Amino acid sequence: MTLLAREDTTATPPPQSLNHLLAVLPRSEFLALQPHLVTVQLAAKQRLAEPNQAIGFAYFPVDAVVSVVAAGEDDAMVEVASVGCEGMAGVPLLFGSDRSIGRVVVQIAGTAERMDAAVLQREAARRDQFRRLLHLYTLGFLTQISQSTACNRLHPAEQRLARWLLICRDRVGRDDLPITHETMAMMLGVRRATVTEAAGALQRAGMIRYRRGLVSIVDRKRLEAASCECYGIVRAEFDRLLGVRVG
Amino acid sequence: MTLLAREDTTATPPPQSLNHLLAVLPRSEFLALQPHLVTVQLAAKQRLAEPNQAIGFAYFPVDAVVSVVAAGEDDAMVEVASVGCEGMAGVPLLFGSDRSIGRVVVQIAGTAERMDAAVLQREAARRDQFRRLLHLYTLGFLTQISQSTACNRLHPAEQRLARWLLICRDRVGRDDLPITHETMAMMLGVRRATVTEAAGALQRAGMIRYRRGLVSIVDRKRLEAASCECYGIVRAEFDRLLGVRVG
DNA sequence: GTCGGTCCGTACGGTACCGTACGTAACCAT
DNA sequence: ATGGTTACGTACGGTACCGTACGGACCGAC
Repeated sequence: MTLLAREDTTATPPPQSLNHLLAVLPRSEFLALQPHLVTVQLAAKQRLAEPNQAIGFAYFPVDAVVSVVAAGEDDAMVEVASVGCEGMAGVPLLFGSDRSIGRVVVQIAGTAERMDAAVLQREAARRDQFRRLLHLYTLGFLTQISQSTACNRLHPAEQRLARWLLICRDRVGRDDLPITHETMAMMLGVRRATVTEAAGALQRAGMIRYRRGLVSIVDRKRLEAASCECYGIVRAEFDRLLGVRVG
Repeated sequence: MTLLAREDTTATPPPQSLNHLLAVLPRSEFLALQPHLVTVQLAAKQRLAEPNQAIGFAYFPVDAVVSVVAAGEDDAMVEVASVGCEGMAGVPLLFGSDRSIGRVVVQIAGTAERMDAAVLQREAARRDQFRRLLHLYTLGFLTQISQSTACNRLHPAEQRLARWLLICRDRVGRDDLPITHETMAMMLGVRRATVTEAAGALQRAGMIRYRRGLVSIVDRKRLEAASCECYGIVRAEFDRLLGVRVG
């Protein structure tokens, strides 16, 4: 059972877009939105939005992964949520704001569908299924952030690293993640050296392998067991809300 | 400047409700909603919702404070967000879900306006200003959770305690908070003993005073300086969104 | 090939916590 | 008054990190 009723049985996922939110839209609404979508290539470390600054576009990642991060006073950053093919970057647009809450950074380069911010607001207001879908995604987004709040307080770095890798893997749909220890450290809010130690432990245990900027998941099941329960909780909630099984 | 346009200049805050969301509603919409509001007394430690369980009611606190907490596997709980007179408990109702994300617990006993979950959904759907207001609140709620995610990772217990006390004070509008170290420890996700030490330091510095279940803020300005910047960031965002100056 | 830059391994002292535990003081019901 | 209960103070060893730092390995540019 999922909250997403598919009254429109002609909702064949259009092959040209693999973002799940767009894919499960009724075909009629997708076709109406299509002219406003631009396929763009996102480069790693590219910034899509800054805190308190205007949001120019909403992004529906296809095989890219972007992170919403909260920036501390200095260069400290912590990931608040990550967005991949299951969602959209630009949630505040849905609620009458045109300003980003956090910084939005591309973690894994790839493609995304881009929509102008004002157009998104207009289309979300006028198209019921589109709005309903984005609202369901908002719930998942909330769940994700809430869980991260607790996770950051309660769970050790190694478990959180395992969780982060699994989430990332689900988003890109591949076992190879082009990502450095440095980047993971920022996302987890720990030292780079702490990531090296945690990743080393996971590698010695045979769950992952890595070399210079590339992490590969080799034993997904055991990595899942090594992660905290936060991973499963958020995944189950997304599944309940959108009926999307990623990965 | 605030995002909340008050086109209806007859929006006199009705004296019978001091919840800010209800207070800034246009008078016509407030009067329409009033029959569906029940003033209830909330007792400390009372649970208003459980994770993944149906939400029976939305609550608009007046002088009560409730917390949304994420419950870990055992009895570990961490506060994700707190809700007082500036907001509403039951945000998921706005997005097509009838299930709570976290556990919702009353921290400071007091009164609240209660509205049936299904009625809230119906009224939010049909009344533009009400829905718009709740959406703006959702943005503040998101900001709050995001900041907590970073805060939990980056800031030491003493700063977080100062922040928590300030938030709580703003919500209840009094300097005396009936709260125990034990409770604060759960909210902050630390040991009770850690709170005792942090609170002791704040007391020795003359910012707060406390005795057996009652914390009093005696020097708000300096307590603010002792807290992390998260306090100011969230407060400023609420101010921008809703133009509400609490406390 | 080699050079500069990026990335990872490791180390060392420091610290902010943790789990646990026990004592004392305040309050509550009887 | 008295006993039970709840709340706060404090202590002690342990640990998971921190900041910093340095060296080596890899890699692309030239």
